[in-house]
Amino acid sequence: MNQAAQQLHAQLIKTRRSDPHSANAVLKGYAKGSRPQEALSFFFFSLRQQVAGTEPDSFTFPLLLHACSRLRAKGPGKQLHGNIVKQGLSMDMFVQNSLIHMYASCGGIQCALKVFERMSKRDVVSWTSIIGAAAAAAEEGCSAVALHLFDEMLEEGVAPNEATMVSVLRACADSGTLSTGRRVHRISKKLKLEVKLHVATALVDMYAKCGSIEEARELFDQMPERDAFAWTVMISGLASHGRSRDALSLFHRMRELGVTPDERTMTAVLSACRNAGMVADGRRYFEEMKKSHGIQQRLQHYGCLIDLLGRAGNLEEAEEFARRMPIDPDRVIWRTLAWASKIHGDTGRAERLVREHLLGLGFGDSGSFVLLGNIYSTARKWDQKARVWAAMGSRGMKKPPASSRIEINGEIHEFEAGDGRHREAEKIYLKLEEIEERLREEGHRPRISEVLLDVDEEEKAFQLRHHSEKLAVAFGLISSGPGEKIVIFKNLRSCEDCHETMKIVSRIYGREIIVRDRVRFHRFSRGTCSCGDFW
DNA sequence: GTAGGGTTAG
Repeated sequence: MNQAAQQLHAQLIKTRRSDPHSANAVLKGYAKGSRPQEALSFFFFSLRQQVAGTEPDSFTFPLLLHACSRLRAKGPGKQLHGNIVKQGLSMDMFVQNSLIHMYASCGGIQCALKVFERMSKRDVVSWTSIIGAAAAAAEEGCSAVALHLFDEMLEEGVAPNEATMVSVLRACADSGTLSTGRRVHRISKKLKLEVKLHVATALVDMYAKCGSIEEARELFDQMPERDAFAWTVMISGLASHGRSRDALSLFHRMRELGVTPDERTMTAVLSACRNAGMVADGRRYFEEMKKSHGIQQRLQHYGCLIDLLGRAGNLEEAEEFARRMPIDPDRVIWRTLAWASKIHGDTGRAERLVREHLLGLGFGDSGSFVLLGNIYSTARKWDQKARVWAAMGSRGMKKPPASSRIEINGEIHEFEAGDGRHREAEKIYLKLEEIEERLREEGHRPRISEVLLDVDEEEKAFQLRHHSEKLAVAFGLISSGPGEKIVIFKNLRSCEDCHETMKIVSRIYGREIIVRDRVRFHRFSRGTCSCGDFW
């Protein structure tokens, strides 16, 4: 693609003449090839100054915008938007659809929405582009916007296609909206899209991320064709649910069938080892990936292995490994290492790692300050903790509040610690009292060391009782039938007391409870958790 | 001759 474009480009420069067709052919080669930046420089430089006889038309701009999307180049993208308006091409649907995608790729979901809202006519690509834009946006609540847009699309009678399904399913997966996910599954079946590779893969991912790993597996087993992507999705799904043995045996099955794993497959495999504390296996897969599969270890693989070593308590080895690795460790690696040090009670190491690598030069995100504060709390160094929080405050930073969500009959209910805003708050707190009573009977003592405040023991116990996932599980118990599965989504990670509480609740109420935290799933059943208390 | 989609260590 590049070579043909380069040849044609050279020819245009030589003759100093072109026509829209040739110029667009060059652009297409560059924009879709391996060097999209060439497309932009061709437009902004060559076309204007070296080659006469061509003005960009409505075929030119989508190609250029495509290049901007791939480069995440918002500046040139905006400039092109200006040119489009100037040339009166802003009513062309191809151009508008490309603009939506350009803004989406460059992180401007609001700009993308503005373009979309101004369109007088929208086809399936317009809808898919804006749904995809919302689904991919990092801002809070964007998944819900994507799902809402999907409903509007159906109301307008536009038939979704494969790409639409994939984007909607991503929004379901990210937000954990299982009911909509199931609905999209039904629509896919009706439109015979369920068996298409991309859609089937997205469905598997959706079920896994919505807590229903069995349904994910069932669908995966029924797929008529599977590529490395599909295998990787299933392997990482199993890994995130703590089913490491299943994940690894699936990886071996994949190899037996002759499917070549890629670097992402290996990330999933290492993450399976990490989640189960399988140090020896993790080391072996890490070594083998280069030798047996020719896959170069990258940052995420090093990160996985270091996390695995650290969490298993091999702190010195993990830190040494981080210092000696051939790629510069990033903040994530130092943070996981500091967290592992805190878990294993090595306060000195934890504190040093945060100060050396996360808070140096006056930089630092709120997460690093919160981590340092937690390290001091665990070590009961209240003065130091207060200083950290003050430093945070003076920089205008705040700890993001912990929240838990639960879906009941298609409606999402969200709770924060001590929340009294829910319409059934009274019943929820009554249920919570009942749970506490039964926990006491079971001999459970609140793990007050988890409350990281310098307050008396009674106040700590009070704080613990009202953590958001406890409110969510109480609500789940009163608003679902006996024996029904309870699925809770947390924005952060659980504390140990909540983890213990879930175990006991699963046993005494005879419920399966699934908690998705920031990074993985915990499945509580009959008093135990699938993570084996390793998290 | 132009536009949209599936995984990713915390």
